Amino acid sequence: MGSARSDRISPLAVKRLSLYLRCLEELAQQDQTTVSSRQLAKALGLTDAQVRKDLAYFGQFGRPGVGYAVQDTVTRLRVIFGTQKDWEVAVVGVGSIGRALLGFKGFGQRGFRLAAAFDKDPAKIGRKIGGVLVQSAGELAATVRKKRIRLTVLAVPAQAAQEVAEALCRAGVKGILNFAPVRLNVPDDVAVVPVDLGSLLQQLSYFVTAAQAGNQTHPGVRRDLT
Amino acid sequence: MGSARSDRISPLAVKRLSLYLRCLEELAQQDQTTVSSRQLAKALGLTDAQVRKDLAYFGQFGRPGVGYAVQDTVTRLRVIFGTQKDWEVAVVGVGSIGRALLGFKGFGQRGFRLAAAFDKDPAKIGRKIGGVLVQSAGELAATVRKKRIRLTVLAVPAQAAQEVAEALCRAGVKGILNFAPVRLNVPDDVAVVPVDLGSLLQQLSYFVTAAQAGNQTHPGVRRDLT
DNA sequence: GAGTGTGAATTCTTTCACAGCG
DNA sequence: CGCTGTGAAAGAATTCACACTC
Repeated sequence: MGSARSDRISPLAVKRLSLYLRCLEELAQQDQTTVSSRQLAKALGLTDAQVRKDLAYFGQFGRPGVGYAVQDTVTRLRVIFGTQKDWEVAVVGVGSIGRALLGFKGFGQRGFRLAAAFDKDPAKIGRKIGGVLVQSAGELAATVRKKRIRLTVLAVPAQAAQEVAEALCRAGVKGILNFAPVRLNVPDDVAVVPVDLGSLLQQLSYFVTAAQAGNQTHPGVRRDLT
Repeated sequence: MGSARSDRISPLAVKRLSLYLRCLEELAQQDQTTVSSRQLAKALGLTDAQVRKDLAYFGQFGRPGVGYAVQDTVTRLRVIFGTQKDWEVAVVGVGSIGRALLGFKGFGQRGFRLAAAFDKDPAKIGRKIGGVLVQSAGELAATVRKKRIRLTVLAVPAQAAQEVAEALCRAGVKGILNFAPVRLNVPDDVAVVPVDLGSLLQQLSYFVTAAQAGNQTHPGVRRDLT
């Protein structure tokens, strides 16, 4: 109960916080022990005030006149993100994207361990991809429960996504990284982060189109949706 | 000169606009001819006022009492995004992610054509993946120019990203979908949309952690960063 | 009645600017 | 001094609410 008072949470801030963590981890690796809000801000394309506000939200982080202790802050941020210890992650749907993620090393470095994979195509079941055994969709609920998997990557075709998401929720999953281009309807206690690659490319093409065509008509296009 | 006056542009609105387009394309396929802001809003988890404002920004789209003509609006949105005709896209870096994107059919449906792929690993050069020939990094500039490629997917390791991005910009690329977990420094007329998968998973784990641990301390966690 | 477009009101975020600590 | 933490100010984005159209 004794923890910091909680005024308001800034949704976008979470995104930035994860950038701070990434940056601080790099600095730690270079044995830098201390960093100022200014430095962080410059590295990430933000303002120093923004960085301070974000960090201060979770309590006192820095020391005036000195800055932020790199290693310390990394530790505290990891606690905030819950990544002091690894999360087990399941990949559901082993198409081109699912397969790529199973072979992707970036997750391991950030505290995520690919612990299971599922597909309903018999040709894929039983194979090992990136060291992970592909199981049948039918085994999903049991495996998720047994391994206490809370986070999943959903990479099934759009038509199947809602149905599979519901199965995941029933099995106790609490977070879904959704690559299917549909909005998922899930219970309130389940978080969904959408990653619609088509939509992202489209945003790019918008900025490119707006920049060239409407050079004058859209003077204020911003190009960073970090 | 004769086009609509341009008050202000809403950066986040672009993201939503691309959702409207996706949704409208689906409706068109189901032969629905007309749709109200309310319906769109419900399907995408937004408010109706939001939908109207966004669409109205580009001029009169809807008819009072009726709604928006689905097919018409799709056409107009495509013009706004510049996707009436296909864009040629290059994939740079054919690791696990690059390979996946080459095999990903979602792009084609949204007006993007994978037209080239590059890597510096000799073992990959000369192969065809997803119907696309992998070329050497050295051929990048020439090919990008010859095929007039404006959009690229950057999927090289983090350390190489900045350098490759600069080469892309020099070759005339105007938009980069960046999968490398680093902030790219590019000229003002080049758009970058970052896709940091590790960071996205981390955001998920934040929400899951906050929801369970801080049930009371963080009452207002939002779970949709659509 | 149903539904858009839009100024005005509200709410959310970011930036400013400065008191105070190391 | 340099740099944090933080109220207060400024700036954006969202929602309200209503005139007006079909």
